[in-house]
Amino acid sequence: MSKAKPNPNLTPTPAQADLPADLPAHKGLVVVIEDHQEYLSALKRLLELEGYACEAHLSAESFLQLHPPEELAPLGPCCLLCDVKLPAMSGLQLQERFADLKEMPLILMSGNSGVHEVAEGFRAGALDFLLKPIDAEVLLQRVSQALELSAQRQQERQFREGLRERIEGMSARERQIARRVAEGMLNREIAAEMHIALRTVKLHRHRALLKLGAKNVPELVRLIQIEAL
Amino acid sequence: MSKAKPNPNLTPTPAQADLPADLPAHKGLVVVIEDHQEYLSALKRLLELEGYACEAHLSAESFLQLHPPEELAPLGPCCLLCDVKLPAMSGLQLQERFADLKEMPLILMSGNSGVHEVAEGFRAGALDFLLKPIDAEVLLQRVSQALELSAQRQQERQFREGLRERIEGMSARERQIARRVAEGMLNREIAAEMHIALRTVKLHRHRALLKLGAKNVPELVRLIQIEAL
DNA sequence: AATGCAATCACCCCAAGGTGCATATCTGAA
DNA sequence: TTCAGATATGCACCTTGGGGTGATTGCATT
Repeated sequence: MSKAKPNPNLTPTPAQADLPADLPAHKGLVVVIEDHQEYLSALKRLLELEGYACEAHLSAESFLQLHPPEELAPLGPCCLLCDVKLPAMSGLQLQERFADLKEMPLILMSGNSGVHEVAEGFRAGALDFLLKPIDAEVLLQRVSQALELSAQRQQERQFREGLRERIEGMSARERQIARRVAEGMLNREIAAEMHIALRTVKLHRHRALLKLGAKNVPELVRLIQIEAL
Repeated sequence: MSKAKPNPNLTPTPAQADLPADLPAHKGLVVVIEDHQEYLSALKRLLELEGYACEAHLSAESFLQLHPPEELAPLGPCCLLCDVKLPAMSGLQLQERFADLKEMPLILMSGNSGVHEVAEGFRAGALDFLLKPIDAEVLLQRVSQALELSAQRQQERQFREGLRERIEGMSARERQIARRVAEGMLNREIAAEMHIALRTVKLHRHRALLKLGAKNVPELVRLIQIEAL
């Protein structure tokens, strides 16, 4: 499913010697959407000079086409750098599409936005709203920050996904008992509440620990805690 | 230290019959800072009509004078509603003073701000930036949201303070052993690592549970977890 | 029908946790 | 000095957790 070559024509990828060449990006991927061809190119050059992978688009549609629904393979930290004023679909609209996709922070740009647009951008959850002319230092600082956020959220999600998998690998009984154990109930109490023999509780408890990969009860407590959000 | 009458002259307080009159505010306190007397009064009326307590100031200095350093007694949810353009000290500068005071969210207002100011306001951590003319519905919605945030953060902090107190009420040994227990170590292992008899570990462990108010190990794990941020 | 898995339970054993009782040292506060 | 609290330890007893062996039942897939 996932592309072996993530950026076939847009990103030459510096191809540093000490890292495998097919890694998506060394310092992260920046998706830039900007309808001015020249400015777009300039941004791309700047970002690539800094060691970022950069995917350039002239429109939001072009971007959505490459990353269709929300099946963005989480291949390393990435962020959106996007002009607010775009043909057909604005940056704000784009943000709505990815509202749930917190792993791809949005940085908005604009040269002639009104105060309302700026406020709207922030309310919509943009990490920042850069006003043209944009200072290169500031831009890079924000991008770096956005990628850091992205990496952090991806890591978080991946952990949760792994945890979720482990939990779904448990049987219903095991889940019930694991929850009660994490709540501090004694085996005896659990057995009474569930009308089950003590030995059975112990068995499920044991398997729950195994399947969750928890070496002891405190670890199980932490996992269940995290799972419960 | 804390004032028995929180709003002596500024807030008449609706004095509803079903609640003690000396409560700070039923729905929360909104501190408004606005240099236009008329607008300030209008805001105050609006907010009080909605059941909020309202403290009105014509300048940031006036506000800081009433709430000197950061000794804001956390008497219920409160937020700042503040014009960006103020004599002497702007809303943004004010925000810097209270950057650590997350329990008092800031809503900025302005009628003639530029895009840069709006962006700066958001970057500074303002919850929102309302542009005049301000719609009453929108304002009340934001205030409600801000107070909810404030209440949540205060509750969180109070819990942490209580927890901190309990932890500081423990002896050094008790803390060390509680931490190790929460990490999943066995009494025997703890005893070995600390060059202590097993019996001693059990004692400290017991007292730790007592002083933390934890009924069982999972509860202790959660408390230690929270304490560790 | 056969196989596999989840769930259930009994009996037994050992390890670990929880407590009461008794004792002892050390340090800082009254 | 005396007293309180922290720290430390030993002994004994009971509870609880962990795990092995073996067996049964029900459901679903093969």
